[in-house]
Amino acid sequence: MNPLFHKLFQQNRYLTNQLNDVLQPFGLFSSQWTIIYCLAQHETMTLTQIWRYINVEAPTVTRTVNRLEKLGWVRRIEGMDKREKIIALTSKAQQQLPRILVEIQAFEAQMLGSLTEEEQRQFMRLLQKMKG
Amino acid sequence: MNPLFHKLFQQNRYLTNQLNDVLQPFGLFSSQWTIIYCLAQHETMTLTQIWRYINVEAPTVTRTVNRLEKLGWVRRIEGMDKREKIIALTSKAQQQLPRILVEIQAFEAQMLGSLTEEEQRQFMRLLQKMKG
DNA sequence: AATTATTGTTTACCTAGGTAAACAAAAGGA
DNA sequence: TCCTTTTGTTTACCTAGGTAAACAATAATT
Repeated sequence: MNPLFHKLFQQNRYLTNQLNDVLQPFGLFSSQWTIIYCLAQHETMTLTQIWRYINVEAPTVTRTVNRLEKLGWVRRIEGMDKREKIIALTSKAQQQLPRILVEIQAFEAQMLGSLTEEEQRQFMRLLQKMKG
Repeated sequence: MNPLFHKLFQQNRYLTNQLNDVLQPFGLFSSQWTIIYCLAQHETMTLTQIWRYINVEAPTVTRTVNRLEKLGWVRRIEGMDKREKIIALTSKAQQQLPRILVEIQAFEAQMLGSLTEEEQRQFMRLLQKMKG
């Protein structure tokens, strides 16, 4: 196994674990946060819009949204097309949001701290040049 | 959320899905393959050696090794220290191994095809420079 | 208008990561 | 020696990814 892939997989596990630690005080997990952040940027989204955007299959998103709804971060709204469920943040979510963003930005800075701006651009460029 | 992290998570999902597709004809999943490859390089390993090496918690490895044992890829051997279980590949696994390796190498070449050798080294260097 | 195809969502079930805690065997100390 | 601590593994349960298939509502076709 190419060490590049091995390292990429390991780094992925490390980052999600660290992210989970950062989010634990808020009672959130990394994938839940991904959806909340997504909604914060787009106001409201249907389930299909969410899973297409974050590139995760629909059933996975359904499950995570269910959890977020149960935890009071998100609510479902009926659309004109009665098949689709529109998802929106609750006021609780909007209140907590700024606090979480501060922690996330600190986390990201810590993870990338030793990389220069130029290196971060390079990193992104290489990730995009890879097949996928 | 920093687009670098977003892209890294997405790429990770993409790669594991593609890897699963490549391994499907052999009846294997990516994480099972990781352990088989690990054993192919080290002859035999204890469970602790495996999970320390691939940086995954012990219970996860226990479960995957159980599946591999049930599928006939791996067997458990009692060590002198009766706490530890030594894991080894079966002859079936050793027979299949070369065939799988061919497919894996083709897969890796395809994923990294558009990156030069120098870019791959850069990529590795940046991954290692990141915190983790 | 009735039938068929498509779309959006969900359910059921698989693998894979994590933590907490139980357990047995070995090692260490009083 | 007996008790305590450590080590290796496993069990139970959580979140998160996937596929296949069901389902309801809409769109398209005839």
